Amino acid sequence: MAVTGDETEAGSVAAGDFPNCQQRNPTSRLLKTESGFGSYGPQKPLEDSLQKRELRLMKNREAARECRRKKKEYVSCLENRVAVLEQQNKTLIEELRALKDIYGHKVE
DNA sequence: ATGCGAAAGCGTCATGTGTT
DNA sequence: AACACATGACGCTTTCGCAT
Repeated sequence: MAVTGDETEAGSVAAGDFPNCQQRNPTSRLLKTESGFGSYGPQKPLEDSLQKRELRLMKNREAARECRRKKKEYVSCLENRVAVLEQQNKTLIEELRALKDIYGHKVE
């Protein structure tokens, strides 16, 4: 199959075609803090929220890896199935041809 | 050996969905 | 409603195959 692995993630579709897919500011991700505290807020909650963020990122990193692994497995399973079915199809066509050779003239 | 384009892989963000 | 998890989309990096 031409479909291999993460091809859906190639980003081949212009973001403008999908209104819900807004352009993100590439620098903004580093500035997000998740807590309501600005630079004058208490130190402890800020550290907590940073820890929370790190934990969340770590978990999501793992989840993304697992998700991609499962997707690859699924696609390769489909590819195997296609190969098997194509082979079966060839065999059946051959079988049909042989039967026609034997009985075909009697039918027609 | 090296430069280049395509494909694959990765981390992150946004969002949908199921669970408590 | 709040939370956790799964996954699509995006941008960036790495790897691979090929032409020069």
